[in-house]
Amino acid sequence: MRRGEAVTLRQVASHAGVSRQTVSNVLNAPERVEPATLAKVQAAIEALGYQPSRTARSLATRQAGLIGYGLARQAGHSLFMDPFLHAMTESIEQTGRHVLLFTAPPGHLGLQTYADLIAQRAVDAFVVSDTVDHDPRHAWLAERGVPFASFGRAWPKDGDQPGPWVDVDGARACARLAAGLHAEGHTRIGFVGWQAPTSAGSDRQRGWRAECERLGLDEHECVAVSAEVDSIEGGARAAAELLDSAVPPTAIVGVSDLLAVGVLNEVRRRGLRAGRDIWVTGFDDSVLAASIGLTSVRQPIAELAATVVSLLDTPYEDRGVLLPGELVLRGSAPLNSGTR
Amino acid sequence: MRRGEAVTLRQVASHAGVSRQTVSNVLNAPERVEPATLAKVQAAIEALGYQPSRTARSLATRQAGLIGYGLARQAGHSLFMDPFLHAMTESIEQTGRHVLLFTAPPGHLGLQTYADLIAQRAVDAFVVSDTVDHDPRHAWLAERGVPFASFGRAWPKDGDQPGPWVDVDGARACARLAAGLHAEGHTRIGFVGWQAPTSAGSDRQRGWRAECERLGLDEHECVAVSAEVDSIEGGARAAAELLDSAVPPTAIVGVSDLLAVGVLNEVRRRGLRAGRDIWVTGFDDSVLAASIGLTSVRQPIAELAATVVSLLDTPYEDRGVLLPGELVLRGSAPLNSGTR
DNA sequence: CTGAAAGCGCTTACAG
DNA sequence: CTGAAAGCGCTTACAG
Repeated sequence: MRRGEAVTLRQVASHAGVSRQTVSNVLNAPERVEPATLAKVQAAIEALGYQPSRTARSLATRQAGLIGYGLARQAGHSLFMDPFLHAMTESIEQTGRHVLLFTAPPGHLGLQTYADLIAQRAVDAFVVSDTVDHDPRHAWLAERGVPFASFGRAWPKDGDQPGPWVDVDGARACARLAAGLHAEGHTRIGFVGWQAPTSAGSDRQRGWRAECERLGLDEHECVAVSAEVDSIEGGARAAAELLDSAVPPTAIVGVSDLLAVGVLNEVRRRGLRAGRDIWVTGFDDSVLAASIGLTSVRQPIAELAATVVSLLDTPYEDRGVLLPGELVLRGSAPLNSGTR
Repeated sequence: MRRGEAVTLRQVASHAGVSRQTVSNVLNAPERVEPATLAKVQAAIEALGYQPSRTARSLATRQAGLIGYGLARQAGHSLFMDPFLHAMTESIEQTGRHVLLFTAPPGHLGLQTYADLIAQRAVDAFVVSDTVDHDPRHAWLAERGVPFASFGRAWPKDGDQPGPWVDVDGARACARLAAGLHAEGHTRIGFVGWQAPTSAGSDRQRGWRAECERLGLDEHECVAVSAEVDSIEGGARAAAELLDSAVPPTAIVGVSDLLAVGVLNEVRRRGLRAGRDIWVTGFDDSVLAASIGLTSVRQPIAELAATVVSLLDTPYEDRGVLLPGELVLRGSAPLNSGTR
């Protein structure tokens, strides 16, 4: 099996003393070949270590056996996206296909690359993620009849989400956080968000905002600040801004664990105690949250990945799956475990 | 360009009024086609939005146009591996190819998957990373004549590193850290490592150890502890073990930023000041290090990625490139900037 | 410089 | 149930 010595179907056929079609049949329709022939051919396949050529098969079946996935430019999500990518790759492998990776040029969502990949018939479908508000990719793909499934919604302006998607209900999770904090007596609940217009970020912020309104909290006492940089330091500066205001919050909901760790640092730097003086929550339940005692929201990564992949093979229709996030309570915000 | 309506070379040929070979020539050997014909065909290509089918081309050229990359199971590296994957994907794209992702089953390095991918001729080569001590993949691939390049060395028992590789000189970086700490008066320099036998981890530890010996430091005062878990919490526990010993270190070199952040936490928890009472260093210069003031070692990610990709196209020989890590000094260990 | 031929390694109806 | 034929969409020598 040295390079260039690949075994072909033809060799298997002559080794087994049958025609090439018969070999192809034992591979693709074994039920229609006689047991004796089947065994004979399988023995030959085994003996030669034969595996069909992916490209030859692809050319004949018009299936690339590859799912395109675009890596987002931003480094911010990586704490979460990395495990997701791993889980998604596994799910796709289970369907006998593989992931083809590509990147988007800076500042773009990479529509041109999607177009090229389709024109070259290099992939059968796409998994799109790292969606932004009014993300144009979904409509673009849907219009062209290109199969895809999205992790994350595009929140298109006209209200219709094109194509199948799966998402975590970030709005609901943040609303639960706000409600839980309120139940513990907090009425001044701040929010530290991302500056970038990610759909996950605005979804989460929307949920926090809606719940504060529902609870009748003063909107001047429940303000949101965006971190200019998606880093611990950025979170710290945003927290400082919040804490320096005339009516500083007693609880801060962070849009991500990274930012929340920054909030935690700033809280400590001021001699305040997290979970006592100021309650802090994050999002993603990353390794950061677990190891620093940060209350966070766990996204069901494996289920998310499995769902997005299964959606790929779903008859093409607009279909969405909204999965709940799970509150993981820790010392930074020791909510009542009965929090709805 | 709806699905199924892909433009073929044949259509371009008839549109331009030439034969199919001529179209193929303008694509692959434009210099041997007359300017007028060239322009005519290019106009047709443009008009139809034609791009050659990847699979058809692959079948004819025996080049998949895909580089295989196996995602490591461990979540620990993700802070660093994610940016690397991004950079590598970009470098590969610049050569007109793409990355095919796969995963290794738990507890395995995925040799079977490498074998399958080769047998199916699904990839042209592999980039292997997340190497472990005595990693068997390099020799396995080299024996079969499969092109590959490795980010990280395998440290085979017989001393010969099979195949081309690029690596960061973690040993040297940690030796410089130890030397720099010693120059500042530290004689008790501890080390917090990974439990997993990653080649990067042992390389770094080896460098720290060698330098301590070279400096004539007491080996009972320079001890290494492995964190059972690759998390902040794991780093904190390892630090506690070190600090509770009879001769606690005054400086701790962490094998990664994540672990070092744990060390930092434990130091603070004990009322000690990092960079004053206890000096702490990390590795990777991740977003964590930058935002928490941790002295760390920056790996030249883009160069690493570009090099590993260029090695793929190098004539097959045993060739290694060792890149230096860059010390990034911050408050947790304010070394003299002249540190060699 | 351009075109007819063969071939890459499979699969898919379609006859026997 | 098995085999001959055509075809997937390109590229690569090779004649004209």
